[in-house]
Amino acid sequence: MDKTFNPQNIEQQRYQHWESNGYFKASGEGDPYCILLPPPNVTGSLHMGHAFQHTIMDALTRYHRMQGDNTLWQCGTDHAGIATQMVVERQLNAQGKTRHDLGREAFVDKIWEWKEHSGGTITQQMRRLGTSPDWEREAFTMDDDLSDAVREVFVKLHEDGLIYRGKRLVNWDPVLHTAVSDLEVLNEEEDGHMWHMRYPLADGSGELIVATTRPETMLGDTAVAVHPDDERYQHLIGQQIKLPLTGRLIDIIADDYVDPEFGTGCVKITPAHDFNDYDIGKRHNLDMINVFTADAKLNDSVPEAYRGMDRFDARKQIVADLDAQGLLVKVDAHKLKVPRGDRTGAVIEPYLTNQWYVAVESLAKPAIEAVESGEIRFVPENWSKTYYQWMYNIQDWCISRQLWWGHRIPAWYDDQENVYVGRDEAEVRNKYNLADDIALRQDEDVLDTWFSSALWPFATMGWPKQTPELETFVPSSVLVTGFDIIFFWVARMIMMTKKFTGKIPFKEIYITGLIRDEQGDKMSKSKGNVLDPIDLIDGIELDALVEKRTGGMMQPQLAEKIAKRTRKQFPDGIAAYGTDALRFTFTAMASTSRDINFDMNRVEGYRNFCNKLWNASRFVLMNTEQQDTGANGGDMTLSLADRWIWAEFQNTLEQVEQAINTYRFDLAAQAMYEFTWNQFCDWYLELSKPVLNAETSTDAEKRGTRHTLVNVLESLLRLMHPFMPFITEEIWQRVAPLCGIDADSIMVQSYPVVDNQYKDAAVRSDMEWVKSFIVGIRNIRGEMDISPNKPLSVMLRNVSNEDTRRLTLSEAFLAKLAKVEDIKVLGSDEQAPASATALVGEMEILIPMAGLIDKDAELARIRKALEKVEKDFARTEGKLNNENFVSKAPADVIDKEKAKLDDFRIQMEKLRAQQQTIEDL
RNA sequence: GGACGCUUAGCUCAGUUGGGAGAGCAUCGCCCUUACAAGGCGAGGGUCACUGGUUCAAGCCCAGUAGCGUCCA
Repeated sequence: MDKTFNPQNIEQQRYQHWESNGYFKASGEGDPYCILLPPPNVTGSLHMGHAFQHTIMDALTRYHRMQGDNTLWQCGTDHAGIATQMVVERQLNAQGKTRHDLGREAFVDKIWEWKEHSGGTITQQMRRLGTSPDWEREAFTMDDDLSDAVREVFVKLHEDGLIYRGKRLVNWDPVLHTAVSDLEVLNEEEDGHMWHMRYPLADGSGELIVATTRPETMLGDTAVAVHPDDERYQHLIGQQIKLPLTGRLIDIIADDYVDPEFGTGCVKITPAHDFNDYDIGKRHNLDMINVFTADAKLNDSVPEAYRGMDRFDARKQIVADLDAQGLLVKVDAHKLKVPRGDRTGAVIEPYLTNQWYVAVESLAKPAIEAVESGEIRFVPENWSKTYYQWMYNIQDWCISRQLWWGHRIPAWYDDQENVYVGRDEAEVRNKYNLADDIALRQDEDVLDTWFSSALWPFATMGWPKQTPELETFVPSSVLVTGFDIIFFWVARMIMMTKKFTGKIPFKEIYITGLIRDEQGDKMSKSKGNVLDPIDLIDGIELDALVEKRTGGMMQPQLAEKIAKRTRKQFPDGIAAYGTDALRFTFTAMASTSRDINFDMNRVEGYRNFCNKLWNASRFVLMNTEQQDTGANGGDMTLSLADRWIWAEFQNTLEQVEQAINTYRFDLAAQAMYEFTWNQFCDWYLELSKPVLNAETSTDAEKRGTRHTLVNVLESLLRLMHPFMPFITEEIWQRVAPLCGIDADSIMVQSYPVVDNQYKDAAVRSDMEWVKSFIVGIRNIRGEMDISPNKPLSVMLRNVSNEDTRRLTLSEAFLAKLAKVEDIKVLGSDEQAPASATALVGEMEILIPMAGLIDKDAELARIRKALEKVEKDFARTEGKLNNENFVSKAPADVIDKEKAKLDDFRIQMEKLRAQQQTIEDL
């Protein structure tokens, strides 16, 4: 074995071995356990959030697989309508073409072509992470079978009256020429203006002043509204305004929506271009005048002067024209929320179009009940509130998109615009009795990508066919995802799965935190703080990293800032930490917190942990390979240390099991780390040395220790495998044969379980005694500058029978680990020389000072210890002197305090006596 | 405006039903001891944001305040 752990040498080939041997497939035996991968965007590449969540999903999958469950991790990608269309369209643009040059069919072919070549990025990256989904079942939302499911669901919902077509105001992306959902619109505060405009009354008797952030929409105004109780305007209600620039007459109406306190208390109403105005328009039966084209240019319903103008140019022109006519009162700086499309960044336009909708109310009800009844459980529980808040206020879902890439809506129109819904044209003709000579054309639009994603839990299992998978893996066990898609996806899966299978899609929803940078900022390209998980695995040179972070950046000054920051933070680039270190980092950071600040220092720390495990294994192998490890029988005598490490391991198992079952992976990681480093390496390996190296050890003793070394390590590897798959496999391959195990891979071994015969509280407290003996001496060495190599003679005072028993068990350990060459037990009447002391319970360890120990240093050491004990004593004494405490606290707490007080008293007495002795020198 | 969350060591974070403040990293001292210097041994470091309340006892429960953050409108 190499002297240091080199992950890059082992990972890829181990992975190929697992995959080619079919170890990722469900076994078909045992209790079903299923995780659905939230399908990543097919255009996507693996980011830190994926890496984090995939680590957790894989840990759960491997854990359950090793527990013997019938474990399936269902993976796949979604077709990401807008994103994918944009990627391919951009490629065409680079060649000076547009999708319209190709036509719909050829363009869609192009996308499929792109998907074949470039669509697999993320799945390849998932393999680098060591994830173990069943790749043979990999699904894609545009696959034939999933598309069948989509059509089936659409038709059924339509038949149930839950899908309808309507002309509504939608969020329109004028760059993409499509509707987008509320969830795809980001509302960020931006600096803008508030224009105050004069609207003259039609009869010339006066005017009203209205304020707006969007003056260009005034061309579509169809009313001015005031509050019904606003005394200033009572007399004007029912009168008319002569709308400037157009000369149209519009009504002055009264509506509660108007806030009389805001501005002048008069609001211009543009029903076709504002969501609130739309509602008012409906209430008052106002005309809806659409003034924009699909590009957000002004259309033919406006005065000729403005036709064809871009909306922002029109704004300038209209403001100028109003000003020229003396109708502009003032312009104030104003902060406002501007809606922008999350893909294009374009300002989203409320736009009146025909779209398809899902009526969600009746679907939402059972979906809410599923969570309320506890059938589906959020972890952490609190996220259910977010879910409810959304579900109680849920709006009908606009599912049509004006794109070419996606599931085409299974609806056909005749020349009279009558609409017919069916699985295909033939079915439609049949179903609606349409003669062959009636021309039908299919709806041009496609469905929202989330519509197909919502079917993921059952469509990937073969629905609408009745398959065994549908029976076995619906509901799945747990969904691991981020809170950002509770609305987008989680809620919709619950609704659809309930509707079409009658079952819930998953029993638990584990909501992970969001990965941020070390300062708590969201990782984003524009901030230049993005980390690529693959770079943490393989490492990356500084220049390449800078290039990656600044490449393709539009603003050069921003790029410069990012480059500077990157060079400062990573002067030597990023080291290759390996997959296991990265995965363990994610595991250790998976607490209940909803923001996770990713700290590179921790990756390094866990890389070191891998190295520690590696070297500990080297030690074990050096002492066991080609030696008798008891794998084929033979007498074994277990030392105190051997029995202790087994007992300690049981304790660790319990902690890890408890932690995994409650989704506290951070605690699981901590327990594994603590055991491996602080118990197994720091103590047990050292304690094994005296047994293995002493000539006086019997064969049975050596065999017992070798057996323990190799078997504890083997169990530990299995314990950690779900979290660190590669290093554990690599080491296990060499360790397993020494345990008499003949098997191909650790990943199909059983997960370790607690064995009560190894639990031994007495042994654990014996070892605590040994440890505190050793630490006491090391402490004196450290503070007195006595070399760890210098053998010491020690004396013991106040030795109980229990101490004597433990002493005989541990003499060899003490000799080796504390470098004690001689131990003398003092009788009660024996005089001790001036010594430095340490306490082990009530027993005193004395190290004679002659030639070794500095009087002042020892006094300082005693004073420090004394101060601490005195403080503890005072606090405890105070409690016990408090009558309220003694009368009201439970008896066991009082007893504990009393025992503590005694303990502190004894320590104080001993330290004071020792202090006196040394002062008297 | 509504909802939720956070504030514990220099940094990143744990802290289970209330009962002796913890880890990793960083820092300081000693050590290349035959698994590991990506290491070993030892040490220092906290007004648990603030105020008040409940309680024999509060980092933990309750109320309020401040600061930061996220989502929804």
